[in-house]
Amino acid sequence: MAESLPLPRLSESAPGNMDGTDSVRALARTAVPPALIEPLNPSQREAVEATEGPVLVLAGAGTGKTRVLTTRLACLLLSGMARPNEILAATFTNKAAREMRERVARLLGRPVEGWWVGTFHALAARILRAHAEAAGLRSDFTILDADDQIRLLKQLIEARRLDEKRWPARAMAAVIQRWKDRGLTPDRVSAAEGANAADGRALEIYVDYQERLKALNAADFGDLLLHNLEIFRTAPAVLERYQRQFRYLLVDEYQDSNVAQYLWLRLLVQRHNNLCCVGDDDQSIYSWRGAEVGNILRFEIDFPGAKVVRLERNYRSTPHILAAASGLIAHNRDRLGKTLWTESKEEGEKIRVIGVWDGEAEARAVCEEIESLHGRGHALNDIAILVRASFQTREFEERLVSLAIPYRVVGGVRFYERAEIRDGIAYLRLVAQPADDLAFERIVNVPRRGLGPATLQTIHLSARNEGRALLDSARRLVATDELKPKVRSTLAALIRDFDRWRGLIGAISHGELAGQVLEESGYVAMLRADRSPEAPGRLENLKELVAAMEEFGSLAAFLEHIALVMDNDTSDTEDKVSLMTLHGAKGLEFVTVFLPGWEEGLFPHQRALDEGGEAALEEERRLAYVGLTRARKRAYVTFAANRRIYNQWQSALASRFIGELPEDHVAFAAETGLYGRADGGAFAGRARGRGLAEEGVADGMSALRAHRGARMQDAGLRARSAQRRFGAADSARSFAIGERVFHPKFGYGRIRSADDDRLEIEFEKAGLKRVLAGFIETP
DNA sequence: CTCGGCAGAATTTTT
DNA sequence: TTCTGCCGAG
Repeated sequence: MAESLPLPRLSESAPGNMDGTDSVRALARTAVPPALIEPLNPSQREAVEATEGPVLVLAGAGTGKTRVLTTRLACLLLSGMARPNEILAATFTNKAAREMRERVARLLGRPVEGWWVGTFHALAARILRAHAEAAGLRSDFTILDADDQIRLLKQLIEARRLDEKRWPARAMAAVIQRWKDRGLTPDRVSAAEGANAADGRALEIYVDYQERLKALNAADFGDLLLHNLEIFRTAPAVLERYQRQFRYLLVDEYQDSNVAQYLWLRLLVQRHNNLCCVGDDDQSIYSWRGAEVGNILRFEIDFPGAKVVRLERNYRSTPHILAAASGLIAHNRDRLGKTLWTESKEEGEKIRVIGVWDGEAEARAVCEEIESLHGRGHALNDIAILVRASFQTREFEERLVSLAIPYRVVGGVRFYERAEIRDGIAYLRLVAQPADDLAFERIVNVPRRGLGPATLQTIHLSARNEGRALLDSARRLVATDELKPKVRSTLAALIRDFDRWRGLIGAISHGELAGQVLEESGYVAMLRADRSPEAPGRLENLKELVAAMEEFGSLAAFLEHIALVMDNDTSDTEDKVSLMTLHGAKGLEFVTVFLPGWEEGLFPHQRALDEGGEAALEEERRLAYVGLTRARKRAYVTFAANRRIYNQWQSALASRFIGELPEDHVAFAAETGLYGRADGGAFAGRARGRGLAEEGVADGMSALRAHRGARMQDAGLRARSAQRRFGAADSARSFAIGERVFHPKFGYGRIRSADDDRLEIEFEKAGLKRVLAGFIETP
């Protein structure tokens, strides 16, 4: 790739074509350096050159999507067609945004300043900060994360005297989030839907929640976009300003966009109508988070006159891998359809499907294969184990540790989600924003200082009466004798601390300030006194937090960053095996990929099977497709006959996806005696005495199919019970009151009441219990 | 107010 | 297994 090109001068005040006449543009296009365009294949080039009007780039896995995006951006800038601030490029992850920035900078030989490249949320936050008052907020509003949301919702649920068991805050949060994903403020939720969700309680809570957020001067992630939409609707002048400004819009991973994001784009693009969306419907794996594959499927209707460019030439995988993945995804009905091809002459290795006895054997087989590959010079960095669910990583970790193979777990708990980091940030938030009640609640008794629920209750009460923030209210309370002397003095001391810290803002660096706050608040002492094995790590994390802060110009800038951008990008360069979920692997590639746990119930996941029907199954299949297409040269698919999930052994059958892999591109092996005959050949030469038999492919596959047949009956049963669970909302019937049912743990019982999937059952032996419908079996 | 113990429930993915 | 919430003792 062209590292750096001789360029025309690039500056923010480059002579843009402000009035955008076509002659200027056509002229400008000739200024694009050929060195940039020439390495592209014809369709990539087409995608780069189609700058005007709506364009959908359907980019199959490994077809050079990012290259197209970055080249396109570079061309827009170099040709003078757009100044940096006229370009808006939206991504879903911070990583993708960073990568885009870096790669364009590399193409141009210099970083670009002033353009709008970032995640949807970061871009929306930027706009919202500038026009917060139009959304009823102040521009220094706080961005809540998932944790804050839940805690807030818990309070609201409690305030409404709803049973938290019955209406868990998490479930409420999910419903509300889905509404926000669809651009629905409470008043826009349809009556029918509002009445349906949690018996109408979700909508009530949603109303409360939005009110509370406004009072707290806070916005959650969904609000960032939602408020943007409200502003655009109610303040046309603001919208017009941005419509004029953004001459070219780009979107990465368009298949992951939700309705709110779609509406946002559609409003912004209206004037110049230059929208380029890049995506792959076959890699849409976030519908559970509100993503609408429909957005990409409908692009040509939404944006009339759209040009569609397909990138189908794959540069990543061997023909076997490509064919297997294509064969699998062909089982999906809802797709635009692409035919990936490669010029690679080398067939490569077939995908290896391996059946083992249990999860432990699976980890053993995979890790020993890794060891053997490594022994033959395979870099560990080029190897990944991609799991469906994060709990699966554990067995692999154990095995890798015992074989002394270095590994990294990608994803997992993010840095800023750790309790100690969130506590530290809460302190800082309260220092910077005294009215931040959520921060106050979080740390008022951390470390323990005797300010427990009762005290907090008192503060809450008076705060509500006086209509002020908790900290303010506490300040007033300590001046009275409403609190016990001991409590009063502790609280007074805490308030004095905060006043002092606040006075230090600007006087010392905020890194120093953070260090001082953590030290003087007793937080550090608390961790030092903690003898648990995690404590030292937590102290380390706090140190990292303080260090990270130093990089920011202001405390406010840091808090914004931590809310929106902070990710644990471990920039470690050591040679390690990557261990991550399939979702986390999207966009990455490895020479060798291990795909464990291809079992019915785990992958496809039972929950998807139960709750989402055919659409969810197709999403699981896309996930499998994403997994396979991460591999450049080698892919191993493994499944275990038995698996222990939270201490319970379950027998499992091979995933239907295995049966859907085209036979010509698959080599099958199973542990002796597991599936039919065994004659000694071994996977990786050994699996600790227990031979793994290389089966004839046809034999292996038919064995699997036979298993699948048996499985389907079972699946039929499950499907029926799944239908009943969601009877109220969907087409099928719900559980009848008084119906006799069976629960694996409590035995037989009669249903006393039911809502959604929560049942109250009078069990014959165990008495009255609340259980999830998913656990109920048909007697 | 704090802590320890116990029971019950449930596990995907993330800005 | 791991988390949460609840209860009772100190």
